[in-house]
Amino acid sequence: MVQQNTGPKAPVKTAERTFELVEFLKDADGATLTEATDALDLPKSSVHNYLKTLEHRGYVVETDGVYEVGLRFLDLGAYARTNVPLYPVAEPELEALAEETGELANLLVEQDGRGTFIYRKKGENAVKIDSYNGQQILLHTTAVGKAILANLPGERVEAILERHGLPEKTERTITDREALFDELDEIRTEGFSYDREERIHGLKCVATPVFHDGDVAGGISVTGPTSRMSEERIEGELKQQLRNAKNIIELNLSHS
Amino acid sequence: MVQQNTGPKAPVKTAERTFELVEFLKDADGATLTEATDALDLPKSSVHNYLKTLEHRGYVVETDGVYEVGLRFLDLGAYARTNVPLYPVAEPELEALAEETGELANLLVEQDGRGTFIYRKKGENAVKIDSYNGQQILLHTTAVGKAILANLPGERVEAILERHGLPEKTERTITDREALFDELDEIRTEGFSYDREERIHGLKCVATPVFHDGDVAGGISVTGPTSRMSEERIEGELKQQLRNAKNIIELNLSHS
DNA sequence: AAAAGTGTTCGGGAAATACGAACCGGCTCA
DNA sequence: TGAGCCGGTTCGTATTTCCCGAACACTTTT
Repeated sequence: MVQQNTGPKAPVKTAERTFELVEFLKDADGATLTEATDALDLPKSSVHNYLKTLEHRGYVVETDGVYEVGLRFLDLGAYARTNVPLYPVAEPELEALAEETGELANLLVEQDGRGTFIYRKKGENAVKIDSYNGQQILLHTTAVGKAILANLPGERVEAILERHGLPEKTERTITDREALFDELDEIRTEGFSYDREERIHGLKCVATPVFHDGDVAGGISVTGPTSRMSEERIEGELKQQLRNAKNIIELNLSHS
Repeated sequence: MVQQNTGPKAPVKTAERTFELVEFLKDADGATLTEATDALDLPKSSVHNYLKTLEHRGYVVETDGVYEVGLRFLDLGAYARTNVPLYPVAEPELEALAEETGELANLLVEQDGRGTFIYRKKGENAVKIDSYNGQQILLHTTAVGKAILANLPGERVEAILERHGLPEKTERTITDREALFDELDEIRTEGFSYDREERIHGLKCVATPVFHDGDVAGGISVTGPTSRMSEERIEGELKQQLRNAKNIIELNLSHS
């Protein structure tokens, strides 16, 4: 069951290539024209035209022959985030959560089957992983992602699996459909989900979903190094702190 | 002297149309297929293909026939921001500045002649304008923008004016080339710049540039309602607070 | 039940892109 | 100093890809 990825009937190829190029620039952390030419399967001159077009609009910047993702995307991205009603309500609570726990606190929402961390706040002792706001992940690889999946209608979950599959990030990632559904059942009854080094080695998370009008609006979680994330601490303070934050967010969400 | 806008020799039109569509969705705050069709000058079926292609990749989301800018842009945008060395250094100082002043504190960088607010923090009494992170503006319309312009090499300023012109935002916006250059001279000697309702009615700003290795890396500013932004307050506390923040940022920047 | 408004599908013609070759400019190294 | 190299830019042509209108399917309105 690899990703089926049917896609649109008549995709606009040039648009796809455009985004492939930008995504490549991101993954490569900047690249020269020739590097980009090697990566995409296009002649130099074509890639050149793309890059110049994007640069002209501010979606790409060039410094000394190296092309980078431009800040114009931040305009669109931050705008997209303001459209998520959960964001303004949850932000202060996430800050508090990061402060209380000293760890990394996360807010994830689902869109199109992908998970996006729309806000992450590092506490004092937070792990120093590459955890920028806006990062996208696959739902089945994280605690928050599973918290959301567990509370989505069955057919949505099916569609998401169909679309994205269950790729493996570490050897602990859930890659089996049945295993996933079993765990989602548990999560639904317990109200909390866990990530035990399923996405990144050495990292554990606890998460809980956030509801609005009976639907999952997103999820919040706390991430820390395995060494500090003992069963006692999770069961004790962390779950309680998450519950608090969740309650406040849900309350404020229903009043907005 | 309206914008010349020469642009690339061989622009990729499909890529341009793609971004025009996304930018339209942003400006319109979401739109239906037919609305988008009316706005762009394309047949329904073409717009449909674009939208479906973008949706498939997470750059656009559709709910009940309304298309919106997708969160996937946040991934790219926030990533682009992490590439700006000024950002992590300045963020805590901006927070402090917002706290101290109670107003809106801003961090702007220039890229490709455009200004991007890569971080904005609202203080307790901050004006409630639409001031999201990532917002893009034209440099000549803001205090921070002028602070940056004043310290850019002459030919860069020329190129920027050539490219973007001096469009008017309020009746106080500087639209005259000579007037702008005169003001930039003053700013350069004084070390501070001002915006007296030149971009938005009722709003005043004070700003100062931030240097790194002798070049402008960006600028910081404080924005408030005209009523609270008296000459005394600006000359007194605000300039001092800005000077402090600027010094700390420049110090940390040189050590990184 | 008909009509109006949406979104979706289809196929042919035209235009935009892919493509390779040739050109240009800066660097390195002999 | 000059030849060669490496990267970026320009150009013209072949053809892929997109534009486009019309026809279809679906929902909602009256």
